Amino acid sequence: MANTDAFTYVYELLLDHFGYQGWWPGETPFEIAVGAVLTQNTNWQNVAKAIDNLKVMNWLSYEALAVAPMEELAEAIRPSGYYNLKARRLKNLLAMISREYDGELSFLLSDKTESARHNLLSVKGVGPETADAILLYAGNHPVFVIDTYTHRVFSRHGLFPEESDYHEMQQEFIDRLPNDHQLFNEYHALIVMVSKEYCKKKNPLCEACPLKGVNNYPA
DNA sequence: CACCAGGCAAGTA
DNA sequence: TACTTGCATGGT
Repeated sequence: MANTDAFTYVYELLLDHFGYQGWWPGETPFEIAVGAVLTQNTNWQNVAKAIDNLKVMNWLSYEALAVAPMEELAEAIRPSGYYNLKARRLKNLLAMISREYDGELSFLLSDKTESARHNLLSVKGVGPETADAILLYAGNHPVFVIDTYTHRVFSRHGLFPEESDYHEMQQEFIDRLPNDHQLFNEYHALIVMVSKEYCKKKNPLCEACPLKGVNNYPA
């Protein structure tokens, strides 16, 4: 392990501790993209209820969601919170896919990463984290998803300056890790796990944290 | 009861 | 540029 970067070492520690997470396996890309919008600042349990409602309505396809009435869509996704806002955001996303990709999500996801990301960010309601989550989890693009958890865990362990912004943190992961979408996929999920279990905002359990003392790596 | 969750945009100074 | 606020349900 002598030649291993600290970021790779952190990944191995987390994988050893939590095991493989395998986020979003077996779902359609469309469902993943919808989930990425619905999960904004919201617990995944609430999102799962909203997704279930969309499945019952048979709205989890571009064609179906595009013609779903805004008010009924909002009602269906109500458990995910911000439901009026998120209904509009989903429609905004569909409008971009219609305009730029002939209504085919697969065309967006097979576009060059930079172009697809640019178009995603042009949607009102899709910011950097949502765009990157869609690219990574729906499209298997090798982009690293940053969130408030990533910032909290890595700054607390002295691996990022506190004032680092989204792009700076993302660039650091890209520079220091192999360019592998499966690694980025699993790594982000593991960061969410350690944050929820050991690195909470109010009540951190630092003594039991699998990353305790990792800032001294390689020592 | 308070606080938080797999953010983002718009408004203010 | 750098804060602040609105959006909202559901679990702990």
